[in-house]
Amino acid sequence: MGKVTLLRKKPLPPGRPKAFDPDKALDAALRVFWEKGYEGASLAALTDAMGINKPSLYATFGDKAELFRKVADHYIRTRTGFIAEALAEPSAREAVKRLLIETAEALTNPRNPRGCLLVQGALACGDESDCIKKELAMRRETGELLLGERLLRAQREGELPASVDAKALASYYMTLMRGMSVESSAGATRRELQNVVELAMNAWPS
Amino acid sequence: MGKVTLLRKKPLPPGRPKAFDPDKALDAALRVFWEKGYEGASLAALTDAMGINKPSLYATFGDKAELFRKVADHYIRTRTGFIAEALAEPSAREAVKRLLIETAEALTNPRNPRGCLLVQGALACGDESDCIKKELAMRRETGELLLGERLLRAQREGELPASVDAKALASYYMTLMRGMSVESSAGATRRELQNVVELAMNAWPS
DNA sequence: TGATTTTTGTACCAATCGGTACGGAACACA
DNA sequence: TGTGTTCCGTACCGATTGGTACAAAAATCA
Repeated sequence: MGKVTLLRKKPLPPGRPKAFDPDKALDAALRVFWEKGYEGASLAALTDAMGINKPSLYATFGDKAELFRKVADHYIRTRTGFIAEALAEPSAREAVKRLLIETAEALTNPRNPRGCLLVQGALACGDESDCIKKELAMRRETGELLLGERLLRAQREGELPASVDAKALASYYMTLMRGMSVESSAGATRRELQNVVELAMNAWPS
Repeated sequence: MGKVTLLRKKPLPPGRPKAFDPDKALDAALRVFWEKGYEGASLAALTDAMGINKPSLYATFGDKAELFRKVADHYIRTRTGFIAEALAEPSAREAVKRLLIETAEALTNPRNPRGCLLVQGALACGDESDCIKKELAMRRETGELLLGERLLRAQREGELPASVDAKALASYYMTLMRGMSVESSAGATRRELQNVVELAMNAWPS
């Protein structure tokens, strides 16, 4: 009879165990980058919020740029789920309206920093942060592609006239969402953003 | 007969004359802040672009924050004149359309950095730059007030129905302009911004 | 218990940050 | 030719930046 190796969920590697939860630390780092942007977030502020010291940070997450990338992944994974949910609405018009409304809610969620990490994380920065800036632009574009696909589908299904430019319509709503992010970062209230959403929906092709 | 003192345009103060043109230097500083934002612009990059050294900078413009304020004034004075011009159109609808179109042009002017200084100058930053962030938000708001006044006038003149919320409409278009600024900063073409403008005008109250 | 492996805290690194002291250079005026 | 005044260039300041070396600590395994 061979020895039976129990499958343990966590094989518990040898060596001293971590004294912190990497996921909690990542979320703490997210808040700092969210509030201060990539350049404005110093390692001191990060380690302070994460409750760890620099060697632990580097061993677990890599350097500042790698940490930011992991934070951006974490942000998309945990804070932007409402986008795909909204786009799953049966009607494209309702999908877009719900997308905008929930964006207004997310941008003014009192439990989170103001604005959108993907917009204000690195909009203008020094040369050495240029790669982060480009990365955020690419990540923002995937959202626009998602919306564009949804509108093309609406066109195939006949909800949207074939005469409208679906890509341009997606670009329009995404541009508005980024403007809402700027407003929110400057302190706009949920009510103000909701008013903007209502007016923006008037541009929906009839 | 008393001695006649000639009124000279420039009294030529005593002491060694400046070896640079403060206005040219201010414009060079503007480009740096415009591209890199307030925090991303180091004094080294600024003095390098301005062609002067730090003591001259401090003697002429004050510290970094004061320099940025003077740069913001310079920006508004020399780069945002089209706003008041557009709003002077006799028809409010034409005024807004022209405002958006010329914004798209200004944001993609190849002779200037991308985006809007008032948006990307300090959208998210470290604590010590928070006052700059608030200042930019206030400066942006004056533009919104200008547009709001123009729309209220249109309401008084009967061009805009009394039922619409003029402030909210101004907020909507300003939000869109800020979104356009973000897009432009990420490399959007003039054509793409023009498409957005066209769709945005569909939201004009009928 | 001892050997191995990994994490932790401290203390440090060179580079850069924003900002300034100071001596000499360049002008107007006498 | 002074003399007063302003500006320029260098060289420097303390603080902070992102990033690391190193040894003690804490766990597993034998």
